Amino acid sequence: MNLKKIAEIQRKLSRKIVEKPLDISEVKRVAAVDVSYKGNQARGAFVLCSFPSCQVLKTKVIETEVNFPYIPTYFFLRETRPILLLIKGEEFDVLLVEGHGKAHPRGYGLASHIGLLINKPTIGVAKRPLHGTKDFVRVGKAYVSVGNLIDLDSAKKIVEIINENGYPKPLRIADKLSKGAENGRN
DNA sequence: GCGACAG
DNA sequence: ATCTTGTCGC
Repeated sequence: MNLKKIAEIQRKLSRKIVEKPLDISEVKRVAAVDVSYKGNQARGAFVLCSFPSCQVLKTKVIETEVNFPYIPTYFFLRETRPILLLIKGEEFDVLLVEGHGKAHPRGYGLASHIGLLINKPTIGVAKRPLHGTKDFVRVGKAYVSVGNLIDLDSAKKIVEIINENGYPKPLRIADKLSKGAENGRN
């Protein structure tokens, strides 16, 4: 599988993304996922929070192997599987994904892909922007973009509400857990 | 002299 | 992301 074909697939799938306002008042549970690595060993963390109160309702950690390397703008090839395994059977109204959504050279980042696969609202949240991208909004230190079934304004509002010290609280906790912490406070 | 763009 | 040294930038 060469990257040229993958790029074309991304452009094609990006047209299937549904960008529309999300009624915030209907959002009760927000989930977040993050994955860290030790070579090809991936450790993923899932965090479920109430909304808008943002209290942790559940956390989960899984481990699995990844087969694809990290390549900028093709990140979804590496992290899609760990995330799907992580959210399998879980319930939530919106999912925050560590990585970009529409803020991507071909308008199709990891958050877009996950959102399309699970057909649920997703928001891309990253620490740094991809070169030349503009479809994001800054909330604290985070670069927020549309994943699927949401628009940028709705995504911005949600992230602002669960923001904590410049980054979404659920994602911060997921990040710690994926890196081996016994709980979200370490 | 080494310095790429999500993670 | 992870590792790791120096601390800063073309």
